[in-house]
Amino acid sequence: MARPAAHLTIGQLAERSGVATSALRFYESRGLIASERTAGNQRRYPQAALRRVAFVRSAQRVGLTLDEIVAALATLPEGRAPTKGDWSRLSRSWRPRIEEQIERLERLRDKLDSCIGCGCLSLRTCALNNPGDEAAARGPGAVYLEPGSGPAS
Amino acid sequence: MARPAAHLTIGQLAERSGVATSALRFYESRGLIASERTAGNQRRYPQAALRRVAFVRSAQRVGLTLDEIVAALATLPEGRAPTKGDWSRLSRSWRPRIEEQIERLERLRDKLDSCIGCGCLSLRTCALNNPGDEAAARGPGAVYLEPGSGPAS
DNA sequence: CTGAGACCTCAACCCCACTCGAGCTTCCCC
DNA sequence: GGGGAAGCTCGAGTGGGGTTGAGGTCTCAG
Repeated sequence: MARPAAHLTIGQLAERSGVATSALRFYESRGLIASERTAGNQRRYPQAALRRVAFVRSAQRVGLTLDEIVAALATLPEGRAPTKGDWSRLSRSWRPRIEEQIERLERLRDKLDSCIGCGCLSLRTCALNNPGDEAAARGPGAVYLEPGSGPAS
Repeated sequence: MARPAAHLTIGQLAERSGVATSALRFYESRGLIASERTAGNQRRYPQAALRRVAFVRSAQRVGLTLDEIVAALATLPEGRAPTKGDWSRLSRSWRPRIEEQIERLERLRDKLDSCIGCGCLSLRTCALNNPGDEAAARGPGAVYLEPGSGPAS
């Protein structure tokens, strides 16, 4: 608690969070994270930024857009540093969303058998094409689940 | 069988497939669907196009990019009209992919409890941030999972 | 035969989440 | 105090998947 929030440079934050500096600047421009500046105009981040960045990445994995994440972060208490409980509350709210995604995929998987197998594929009444939930599915658009490119091995 | 492939206008195809005419032209430019032209240069689609469009949309829901879908379609027999079996074969190949996505989401869901709850969120060793499966998660990039928010009923 | 509505092309634009590069400044270790 | 790495801003570019609009043509019911 006495620890006076050691400040990280953007490079350090990038290394520790695994997020490129360009992305961090981008996040800052979008209001996802904040920094202070040195006399020479360089960014300095508090340790807490690390957690914030981690939250952002996790939220993206759930499929939230940056705008949605900004909105979620806006519900954090202003004055004090967020507690584990705060973070936990936010991320718990993702659960239904994740489960919904899972259910959707399960339905899709099951329909692949029943629909494509049965030949109804071309009918607009087919649940596969015409997901039913589509109308309700307003939303952010792309869900980036592992943007890809991890050949890594 | 005698039915001589009634030709659909692009508007009819759009209406019956639920895909905008602009998207259909776009698909055609990408080689996903094909059309014949009238003397006046308007597109006319065979009934089979309906099934093809349906396939494309379904494939997108699974997370394939248009390029991947083109590649998949290229494995269809050239001379004859694809049979149910052909479509079925293609779509069956999506199953592992769908199941992988489901597993990923399940892991994410479970980690939300264990990781965010435990406060390790900010550590790069945390499985939530540092997905671990990232390498395995090669893929198309964006996975369009019903953009979200489906109260539906 | 006429005219409204559907269709044509092509280029430009949209969104999302970043990345890259140029040109310049600051930091900090030796 | 010198120099090289790291940081700065700003604008442009990327890729995926389309949409929009201008300007013109075709189709087909009446």
